[in-house]
Amino acid sequence: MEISTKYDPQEIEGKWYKFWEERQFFASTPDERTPYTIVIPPPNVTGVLHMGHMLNNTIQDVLIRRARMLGFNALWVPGTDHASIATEAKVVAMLKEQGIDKNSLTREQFLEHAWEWKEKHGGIILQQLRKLGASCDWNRTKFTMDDDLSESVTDVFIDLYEKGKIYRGVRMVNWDPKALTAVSDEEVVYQELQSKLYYIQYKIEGAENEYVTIATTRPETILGDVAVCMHPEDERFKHLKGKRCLVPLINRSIPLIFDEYVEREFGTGALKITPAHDINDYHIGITHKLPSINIFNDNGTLNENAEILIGTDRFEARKQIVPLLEAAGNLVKIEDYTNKVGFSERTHEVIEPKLSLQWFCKMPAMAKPALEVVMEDTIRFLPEKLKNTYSHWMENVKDWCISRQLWWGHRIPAYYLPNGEVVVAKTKEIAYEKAISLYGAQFSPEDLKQDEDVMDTWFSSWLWPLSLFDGIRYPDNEEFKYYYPTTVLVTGHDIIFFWVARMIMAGLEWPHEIPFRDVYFTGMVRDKLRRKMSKQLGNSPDPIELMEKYGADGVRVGMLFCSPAGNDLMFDEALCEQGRNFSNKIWNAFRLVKGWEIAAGIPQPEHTKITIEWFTNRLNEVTSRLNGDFVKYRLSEALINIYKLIWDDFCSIFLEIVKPAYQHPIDAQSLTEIINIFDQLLRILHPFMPFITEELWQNLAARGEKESIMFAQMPKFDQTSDEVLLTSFENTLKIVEQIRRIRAEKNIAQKIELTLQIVQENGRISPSNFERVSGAAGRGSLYEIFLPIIQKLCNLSTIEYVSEKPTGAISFIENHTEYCIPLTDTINVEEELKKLQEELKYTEGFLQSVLNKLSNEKFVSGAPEQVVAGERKKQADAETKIAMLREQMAGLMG
RNA sequence: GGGAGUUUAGCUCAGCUGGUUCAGAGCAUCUGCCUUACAAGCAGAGGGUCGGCGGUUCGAAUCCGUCAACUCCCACCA
Repeated sequence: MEISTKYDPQEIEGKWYKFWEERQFFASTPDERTPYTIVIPPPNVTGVLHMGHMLNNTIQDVLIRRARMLGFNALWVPGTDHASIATEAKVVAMLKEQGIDKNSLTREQFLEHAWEWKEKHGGIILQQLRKLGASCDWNRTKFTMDDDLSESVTDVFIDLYEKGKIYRGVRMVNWDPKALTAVSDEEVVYQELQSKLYYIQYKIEGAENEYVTIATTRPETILGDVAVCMHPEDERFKHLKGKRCLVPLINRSIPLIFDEYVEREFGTGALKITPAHDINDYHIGITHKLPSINIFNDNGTLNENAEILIGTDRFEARKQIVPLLEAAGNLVKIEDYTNKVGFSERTHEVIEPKLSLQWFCKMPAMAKPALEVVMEDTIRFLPEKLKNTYSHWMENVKDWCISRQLWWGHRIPAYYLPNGEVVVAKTKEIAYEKAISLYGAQFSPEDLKQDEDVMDTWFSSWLWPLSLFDGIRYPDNEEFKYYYPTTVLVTGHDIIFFWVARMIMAGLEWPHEIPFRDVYFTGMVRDKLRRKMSKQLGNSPDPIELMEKYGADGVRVGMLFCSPAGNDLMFDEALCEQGRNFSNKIWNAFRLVKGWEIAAGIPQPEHTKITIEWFTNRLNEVTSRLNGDFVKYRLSEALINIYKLIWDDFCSIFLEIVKPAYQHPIDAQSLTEIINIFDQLLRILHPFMPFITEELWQNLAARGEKESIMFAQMPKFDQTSDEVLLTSFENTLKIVEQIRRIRAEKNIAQKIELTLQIVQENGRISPSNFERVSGAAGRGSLYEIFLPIIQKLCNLSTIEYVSEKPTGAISFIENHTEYCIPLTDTINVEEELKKLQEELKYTEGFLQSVLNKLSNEKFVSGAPEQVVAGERKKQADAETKIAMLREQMAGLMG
């Protein structure tokens, strides 16, 4: 043989991917078959592949490849997301490196740079997906800012505006002072921080030495205070009703107010009110008709309203104001305190609550039907527990802030008129016409100013399954009607609100149809120590390097070995190694089979025939179980089952039995059948390990130029398995194990041939477990067929029947039959007796527990007949075994 | 503060409608093997009161209650 004993994936993987892609094997067009559609969760256009993508896309590829082989018209649509904030931040950083300040550019100039960047770096991730083996229809690659998709976004905005579901208003929003934009509630992540609680006293106006003390974590915001608030029933403060106090350092007079919102137990029981910089204060401010003083600029520095420390950054101001307060005699004390602070998901900047004019999308009405389809399982969530999370969010959903103060994204199609009115329209021309019809021809087109803001990235992502097939602009188009609703969405559970919930709403809002039937949520990829994979920790392996080291097949297997649906997975590189080893195992099985020479005229041995029959049944059994695993998306289980079938059943048992003796030929029929089985195994494995299976499948038989395992039919599993054959075979293997155990215990080398003796007395031969219900081989003869298998697997010279157990032999009982191995060395009688004694003790104990059960009247009358019968059989078996053990012991003592 | 989930072998996890797949798998560990496809391998072995306690039942890893530990999501008491 010239084929290497090691499988080298590098060249082979590249070769086959090229083969598939060049021949357009991933492409799909509507036809008469049932579609199976997946749309990729579009990665950020400037992103690079990380472990999360690996997991996610491996799963999608497994599903889509399997569907293709099951005869569906399988389509997996790839694409990328423009990722407004992330990309804009990257472009700004890139420009900064070149010495260009974003503020020195016009919007158009900036966008030119951004597009240039996108063209250069965008799509790297799509190339990386190819390395993984992703069978996406690349002809259909979409980008959320493609013209057609952008138009869909605009259309949807206008539609919602006209339906009154989008409005513009001043609200308290989450402001990112670094990105200089508002972000949605979902884009804020809270983190616990060790901070300080500052106790500060405010002088009561018109009183000598009388103060009210408040506690705050943000002393710099006192400059924006408009009131101090206490609980109306708090005895400590009742005397202060109607009075006013002075804001420290700037001595602004503010009222003392009373509201039940205040927790009396917390801090001092007095709360400072800063409506411009705290959401709760904002609401109290509205209730009590208080003014709002905004002391921050957009970038987080203090403005003139603060009166002091103008131009200082908010965190610097916090440091500086403490000594000032102390000097002024307002600082009472400082305590350590743990609180949660909101950070921007993208820039990791501390979020500043800020009042601002933004566009919002009304959510509660849209959420209602979207909740129903999930709760009623019209859309199936896996794992199901996420339905709870989903319903909780949907029932408490708030309006969605959709405007972003950025340039990279879909610009809001709103135009402002000089008279302060706004028109929403697709183009400036249409907007102008609308303006004229509404307000008369009092302006020129130039007077219309388009809104400077763009939309939240998710406002385009939520249309992804619709806009990909152009279902927004042309809902009657053939493709949309064929592929939508998609079959399954595979995504991380972290974007259930950002994306999944909103896609469901969008589907129900426009085509009035769910966007997908199943949602498979993956967990987060963590390291062995359960830590999230992150750049900072440096605990995330580079997927490309992994694939170079273990092969894409190996890494795919490694990912899936540890991915229980919906649970986080602890990634361990050792699993990729296991995957690689598996590749090698299959490779070597192939080398073995490929090396056999056929000799004409030799008949197929009986034991080979029965072994092939057995394996065919095993294959059938496993294939049928696989189907169940896939229905439940238990990919990890499915893979492990295939792994065991190939490694244990096929390699360790099947091939070992059927392989001809060294340098001996094989009969033609057996080889054909073995190759056929190999072929079937490659098929069920292909979705998981596409490359090696294609390589071997192509080499297993002559294939045409256009043939690929990608389109080979999955083995069918409709026929029922021959249970008797399966158990008979299992019983045979138990005898094999016993002999091997004796060999290991006695340290007998594998090359030394042994003799097996079967004690034939009282009709104990050909036990009932070897019976067959049907088939040519009848009672007894089947048992005979199995003997050569035992002989081969155990390296036995002969198998013979004896009427009674000879002395000087090790024996064991299997299925009511006693087997002996005569040994040349004298056996240690004491040791054997001890072992038998232990087994006897165990069996007697077991028998006792069975008898206890059977003597329980309630059990016998209460339990189903089958269970009772089972117990009776256990009793009989145990009794027989005890009798035999006693005989053995008597023989030994002899 | 509200909610959800998890707890089974050293590790990661299966275990579906209570009972012959009931105590499992893979990895790791230990022992012996360079046996003729594969040492990235082969053969064999050890290892668990199924988190604690209580209940239902003839029978509980499985159902119920309770306690404990851990994880996640939502809310944000300054």
